[in-house]
Amino acid sequence: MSEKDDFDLQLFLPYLLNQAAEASSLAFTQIYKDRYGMLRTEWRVLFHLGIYGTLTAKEIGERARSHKTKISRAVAALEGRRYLKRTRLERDRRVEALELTTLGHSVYNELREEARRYDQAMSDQMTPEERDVLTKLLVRLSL
Amino acid sequence: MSEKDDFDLQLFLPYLLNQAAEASSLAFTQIYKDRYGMLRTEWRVLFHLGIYGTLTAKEIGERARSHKTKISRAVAALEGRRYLKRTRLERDRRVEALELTTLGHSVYNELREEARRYDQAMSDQMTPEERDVLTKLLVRLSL
DNA sequence: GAATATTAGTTGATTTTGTAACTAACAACC
DNA sequence: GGTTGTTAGTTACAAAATCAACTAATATTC
Repeated sequence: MSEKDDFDLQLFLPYLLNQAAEASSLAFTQIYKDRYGMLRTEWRVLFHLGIYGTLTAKEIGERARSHKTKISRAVAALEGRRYLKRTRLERDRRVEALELTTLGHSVYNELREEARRYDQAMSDQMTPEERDVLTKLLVRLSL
Repeated sequence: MSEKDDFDLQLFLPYLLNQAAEASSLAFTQIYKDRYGMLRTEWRVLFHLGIYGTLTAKEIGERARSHKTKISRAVAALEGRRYLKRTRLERDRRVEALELTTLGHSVYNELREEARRYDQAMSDQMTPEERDVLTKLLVRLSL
């Protein structure tokens, strides 16, 4: 390489964001994976239902920006573990209402506390102002 | 759900980072995928070699924090397209030096300019100060 | 210097994801 | 009220990522 190349890959935002996302998810992944044998989309579905109560697969997919096949499989897996139950809607029998079982709710509660601790530990690495800027920009970039 | 749940998934950093990373990579992915038929690890390897000149598969894996099988397959694919060439090292014949061909370099140059434009467009969505804070924090979180 | 351990890189089997085609239910149109 | 179009969700197949086992070369140890 005779020509000097001043492009800094480490600072290229899509790359940097991916690296940060991957690194920052690592330890949390271990928790839901090792402790509950869940996949990424599965804990996301679990959290959506834990937080919002009852949702349809489509609604979860829209909120989480995930494809319906991913959601479908995650729902099937969570149902198999008895973490959620489905109820077909009378007014439109294509749709099913999803909600957590008691078991699913207790798993969610545990994971949510882990998530709270985890997020707190990350926030402790920065000032409150920095955390605000970070959140604001990430939300903006997510749109 | 009788109990109110105040956990905000959208603000949970690992989740938010993933959403931002995914959204911000989307359009760039289209470029290297549709225009050059490359995969994520492939453009990363291409960029590493374009920037640093000559590297071994192991070195790329360390810098990009990717597993050696991913790198191995990406290198094979890039070699197949004549974007890079390998040279076994005399001093240690397990290792091979990787470097871009002329063709690989011209593809890299094009993609690098796309990346520059892309990053600029993202930076235009924030103030220079915000961009600095964002970069600093993402680098910190990547460790 | 022969036996054992490490290391760089590849290959194959399994798991997970992505894409596209499908079914079933509903809606709109004529 | 039958044809056409749309929507929610599933299934089947292809592409890709992960993990374990492997080969070949070098290092280490006795």
